[in-house]
Amino acid sequence: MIAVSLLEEYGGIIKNYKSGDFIFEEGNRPLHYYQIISGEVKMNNYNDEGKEFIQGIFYKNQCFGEPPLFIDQMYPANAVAVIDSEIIIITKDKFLDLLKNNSEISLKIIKNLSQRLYYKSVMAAEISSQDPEHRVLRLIDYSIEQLNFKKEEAGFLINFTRQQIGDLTGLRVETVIRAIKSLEKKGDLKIINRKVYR
Amino acid sequence: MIAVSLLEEYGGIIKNYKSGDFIFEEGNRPLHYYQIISGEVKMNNYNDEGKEFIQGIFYKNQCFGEPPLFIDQMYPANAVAVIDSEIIIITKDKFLDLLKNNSEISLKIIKNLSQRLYYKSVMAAEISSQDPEHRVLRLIDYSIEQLNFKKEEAGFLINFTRQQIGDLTGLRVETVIRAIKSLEKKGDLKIINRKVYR
DNA sequence: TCCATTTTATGACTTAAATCATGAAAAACT
DNA sequence: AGTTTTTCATGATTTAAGTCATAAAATGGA
Repeated sequence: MIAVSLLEEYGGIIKNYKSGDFIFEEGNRPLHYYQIISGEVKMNNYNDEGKEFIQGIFYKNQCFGEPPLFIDQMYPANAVAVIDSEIIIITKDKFLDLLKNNSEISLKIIKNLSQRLYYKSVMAAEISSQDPEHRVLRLIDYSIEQLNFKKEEAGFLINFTRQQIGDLTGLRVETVIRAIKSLEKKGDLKIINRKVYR
Repeated sequence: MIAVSLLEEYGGIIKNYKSGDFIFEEGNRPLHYYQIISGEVKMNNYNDEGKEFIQGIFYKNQCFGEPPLFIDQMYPANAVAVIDSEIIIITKDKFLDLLKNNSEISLKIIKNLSQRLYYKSVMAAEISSQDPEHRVLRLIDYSIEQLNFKKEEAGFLINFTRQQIGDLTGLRVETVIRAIKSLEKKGDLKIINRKVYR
């Protein structure tokens, strides 16, 4: 998103997180801008019964957690490192200064937020009113479009576990497993030693 | 959002829509910026079985449908007038010019998108993994916070039909009716001749 | 290399919400 | 005012996804 050199000019510091570390937690007050240098971060919630819902998964060069920063609300979800990750962090004040002094960044932020809102809109409609197979397939197609899934001979390798797909679509693992099997039978995707291709 | 006078400087024209009229449809290419002068607009999808999902409801002074405009994607949902409405419209090009020449507007847009993303995040987690009563109550509380629901002696009047609540939460009308009844029994809200107060 | 954990898998069963049916009350047209 | 449509309401039934149990394969640490 924003050039690391520019972030460093505004006091950016790089922090290391181990797999599973929380970067911030639901209910915290937003005080920083976060951008991934390397690694992978998920934003998630846990409901009353402890079931996880993954809001999104973020990769290299992506930022996360800005919306609450702009509207002065508490974080609606946790941010957790999925693998060991390096994250560059600047304070809210410096970030707003940076925006003010670099008007072309605003458009970048707008586009980024728009992209995420688009994803949420598509998935909201899916989650609320489509059958499991439809939901899984939509998530897969959207992820191919937006994430850096590798194209191999068999198709795009879907780099999610069944559990992650469940947590992203609000389905249980078993249901995801059954949906994927059924989608394979219909020829909508391939399973080659447990990995899913589309 | 944006001053009407400023929109008019950039060629804004006011269009009238009757209740039920489509302003744009899912799959259309985004070519304009829309802002409500008066009336009420919903954005919705229909799934394969014809069930409606309401992405959001927008009121006076609010804009809608910008995300796809910024990222050059087709509209992911329809926009429909819920009651007779006046909408001011400017072309995409003029809108981008306006943004370029009025940098303070960018921050407004960012805040607006952030607010909507925040709503989507909260509701996504709710819809995917909470029981109906929880979902209904969350929608109601969020709507009180964000929309202009009137405070009366009995509490805030929830200005939604049961059907609308269902379409916003992905539940069926009957389920919403039962959830609301149950919530009333628990004392979480009041029903006074069919109207819901919180 | 070995052991613990995670991931994928499948069958049996349970359950909560959807569906279906029906009707009264209220709202919106004509 | 009268008629149509929408909204709210409730009971009975169905069903799809969740839950539970169990296990093999793969992965990841120690």
